[in-house]
Amino acid sequence: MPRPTLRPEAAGARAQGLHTIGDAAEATAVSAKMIRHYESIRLMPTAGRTFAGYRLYAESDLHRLRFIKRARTLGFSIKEIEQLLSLWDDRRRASSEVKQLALQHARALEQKIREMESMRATLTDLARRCHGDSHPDCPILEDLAGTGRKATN
Amino acid sequence: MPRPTLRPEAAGARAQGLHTIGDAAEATAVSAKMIRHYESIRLMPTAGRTFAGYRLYAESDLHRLRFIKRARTLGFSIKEIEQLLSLWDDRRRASSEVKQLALQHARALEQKIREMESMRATLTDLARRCHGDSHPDCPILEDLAGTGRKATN
DNA sequence: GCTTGACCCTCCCATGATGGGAGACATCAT
DNA sequence: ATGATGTCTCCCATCATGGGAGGGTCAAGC
Repeated sequence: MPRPTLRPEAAGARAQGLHTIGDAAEATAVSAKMIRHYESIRLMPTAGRTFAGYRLYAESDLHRLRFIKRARTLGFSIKEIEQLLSLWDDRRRASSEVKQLALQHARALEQKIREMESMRATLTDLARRCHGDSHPDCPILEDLAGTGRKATN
Repeated sequence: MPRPTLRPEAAGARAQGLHTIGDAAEATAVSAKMIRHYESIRLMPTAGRTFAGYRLYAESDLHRLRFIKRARTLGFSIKEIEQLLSLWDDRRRASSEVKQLALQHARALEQKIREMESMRATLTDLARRCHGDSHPDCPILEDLAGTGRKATN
């Protein structure tokens, strides 16, 4: 259910322990821009408003924002966070689904790490073999152009 | 200088050793879509055309596309590739600039790898401590919600 | 010749997460 | 009352890539 419009001014709202979007942003390290965005994609519930149309946030909203922030920091996508939040909202659910999501994401990270590690190894190998002086010969360009010995990756 | 329109039909063009965009895509593993895109952002020169407007590619164009492809595979951004290509086009230039670019990119990769490795470690640690059965308790959700012991990351 | 299927063309839209900025209104402190 | 913030909505940009619509072109088979 959409929440009712609350007290007319921000001052009154704050007296009720509610926060404006700026306060919420500071308290959760999620930018006001992103808070609005999360509401627009329904990751956050429709925020209550003052008479003037300012969004208002309660502590539970801040919790949710911190949850999202932490999950983003761990690299979860918005879609994955939607799932995590729904599991969080319904604590009766088994933890196996959460574990599944976490391990799946960890495996995805591992995969990306391996790819990037391979790139890094190739690059440092090529750079090591590149004089880096005024010589025009450069194994790096030769590799990119397909005309030189391949890097050891 | 923009290249002149060449022979009227694709058949004639092929007889001159030229390739249509589909051929070029297959030969370089760069999609036709991306080849057009690279032309639009001037990473590739304006392609010659048949009378009917079909783009035509010579071997040197395929070389350039393969160079781009390889550099993308190594994770270079388009802007970095622009620089690499200009260094490649002007072989008289010192190789130190190329080496600089490569090492700089390798460092950026290292940084990202470290970040992702940290995420992965946190996740596997949390998952290890999560029963993953029908219990509702879940260290993963507790971490995200900020209500549990922190993961060892 | 005519049809058919495989090309190719341009133009627009979408992704995912985030930021920037304009123009207008609200609130707050002086 | 006035000026400095704060907030509102709406639009645009990023980066690399793909999808698709609507329409023209080419080659092969009949």
